[in-house]
Amino acid sequence: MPFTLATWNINSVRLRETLVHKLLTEEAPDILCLQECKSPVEKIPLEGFAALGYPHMIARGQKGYNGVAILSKLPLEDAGGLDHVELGHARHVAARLENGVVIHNYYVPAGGDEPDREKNVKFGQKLDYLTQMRDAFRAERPEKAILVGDLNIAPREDDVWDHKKMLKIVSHTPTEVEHLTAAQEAGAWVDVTRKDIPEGPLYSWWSYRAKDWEAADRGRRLDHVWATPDIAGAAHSSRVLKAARGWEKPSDHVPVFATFDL
DNA sequence: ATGGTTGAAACTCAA
Repeated sequence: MPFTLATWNINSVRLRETLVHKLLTEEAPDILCLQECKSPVEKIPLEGFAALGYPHMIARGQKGYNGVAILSKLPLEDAGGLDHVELGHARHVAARLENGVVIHNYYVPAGGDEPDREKNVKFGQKLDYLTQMRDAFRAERPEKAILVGDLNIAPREDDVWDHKKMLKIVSHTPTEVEHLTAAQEAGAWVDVTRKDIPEGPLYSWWSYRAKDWEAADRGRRLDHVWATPDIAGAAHSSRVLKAARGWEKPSDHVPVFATFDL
C-alpha cells in the first residue's frame, strides 16, 4: 500500500488550524508530521482533523514552545519521544505504522544567532542535540524507518540562496553541517528529497522579515525527509509546496512531501 | 552594523 507523507513546521497549530485543514483537504497526504505546534497536546484541535479523515494522532507538546505531532489516516502506535540534551522540550515523537515502518518526527533546536558555543548556549545545545541523535542511531541502527522534520540546517550549497554569505549564519555553518552529516551517516539515512530531486534550490523556509519573500527568494532548505536504506528505494514523487508560503497568515515553512510504495 | 516579522504569553523570549 503506497502512502504519502508530508512534514510541515506549522508555527502554532491552533492559530493555523484552518491552514492545516486546507492542506489535508487539497493535498490529502496519508500522514502529516507537524513541528512547532506551540501547544499542549490536549489543546490540539483534533476534532476538525478527525472530521477530515485523520482520526489518529501521536504527539508530544508543551505550553508556548516547540511541540511535534503526527496526524494520520492510518492507525498509529506510539513509538516514544526522546528528550535529547534533557532540555525538557517536546522536539521528537515517533509512531509505528501497521506495516512496521517507524516515523520519527524531529524539531531540532534553532541554535540562536551566534554560531559559537562559548558565546551562545543555544548553539552548543543544537550541536549536542545532533550528537545525541547520532549516538542514538549508533546504539540502535534504525531499520524500516522514516525521519522527517525541521532539522534547522540547510546542508548543501544549493540549499541556501547564497552559500558564501551564509557560511557564518546559523543553519548553514560547516560545524552544523558536519554534525548533521554525522547523525545522518550513523543511521545510514538517505536524503529522500535529494534522491528524487538531485539538483537546484528546494527551499522550505523563507523569513517573515523580508519585504517580499517571493521576490527576494532568500530561502533555505531546513525541512527534510530521510529514510533508511531498506525502504529508501520505495520512495518517490518528492515535492515542496512552495505555494503554501503565499497562503493567508502563512507559516514561514512550507510542507515537504514524499510517497513510499510499501 | 542593524533591523526587519511573527507567535505565545504575559509586560519578553524564541525563532
